[in-house]
Amino acid sequence: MEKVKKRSDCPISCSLDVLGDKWSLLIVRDLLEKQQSTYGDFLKAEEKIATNILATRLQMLEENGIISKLDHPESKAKVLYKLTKKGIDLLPIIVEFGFWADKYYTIDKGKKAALREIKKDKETFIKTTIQDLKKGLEKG
Amino acid sequence: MEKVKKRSDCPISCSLDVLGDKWSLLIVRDLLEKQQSTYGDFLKAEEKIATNILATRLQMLEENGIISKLDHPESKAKVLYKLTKKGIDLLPIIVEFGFWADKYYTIDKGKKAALREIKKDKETFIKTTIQDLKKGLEKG
DNA sequence: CTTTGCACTTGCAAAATGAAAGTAAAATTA
DNA sequence: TAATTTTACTTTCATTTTGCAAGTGCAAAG
Repeated sequence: MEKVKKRSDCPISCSLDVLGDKWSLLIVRDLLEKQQSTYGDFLKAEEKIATNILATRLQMLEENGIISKLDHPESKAKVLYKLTKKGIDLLPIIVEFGFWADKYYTIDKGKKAALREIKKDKETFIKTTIQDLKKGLEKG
Repeated sequence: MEKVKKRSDCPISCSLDVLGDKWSLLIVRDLLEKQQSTYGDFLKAEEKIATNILATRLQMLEENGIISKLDHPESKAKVLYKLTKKGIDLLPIIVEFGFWADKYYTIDKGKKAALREIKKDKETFIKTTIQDLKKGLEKG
């Protein structure tokens, strides 16, 4: 449990010092879905983040203990990014974002179906997914 | 259910076109907590948003159907901002932000206690709060 | 009828963004 | 082994956004 830097008390304020940015949240979402990504994977993502912005966001998320940089097992030229426990615990927020978007916007069928499944037993899904992701941390 | 504008499918992307900004989320949070606010109320908030930024964010949130501008019952000089149903449905996201911040940052005792209460029966809290807020819409 | 309060708008310097090109090390290919 | 490609960034620079301060215009209060 770190101490908050700037703002003293309001929960959402201190979260948003780190996460109040589209790109940060998209990086987190990608990592929740894929467990790990390389720099190039992020660049290839649908949302087309600029490379300099990606670099600063990755650095910022790492400094704030949300992601960590690891050696790629297959190549020294590659870097693996993974969520830390703190980052994994953002899953409920991302899930709720998904439900909300599903209700008010048009999203693709695959995502819609996935969300419908999750909705059937949200708490269990979140619990087991977080567990799995945190297990993945110990090994890799 | 509106159609998404820019991005076609990914749930979080389309949410973040509207919400991927610290100030937008803080405005939503304020309105969830206080039901309604004037322009001045937002300015007085702890986070110290600049007045021009506040104006553009309010306009943007209104254009996206998340808040609505109403006449103040007591004065023509004042304006009341309230969440729409779409805006009220953001409550789960804000609540999850709160839990996450509570876990990883230092937040004040009052907020901490409130979150602890909510945690005891999160689903009921969210359901009844959303109900209350939506009732408030019909009247006011 | 002047002053105060309220909801903005405007102007401007500073910072952040985004597109494109560049760099350096590692891996692959010739 | 040399040349090329891949990978993860960094740099540059024009454009956009931010943040601060001051201003505007209408409503209400004194």
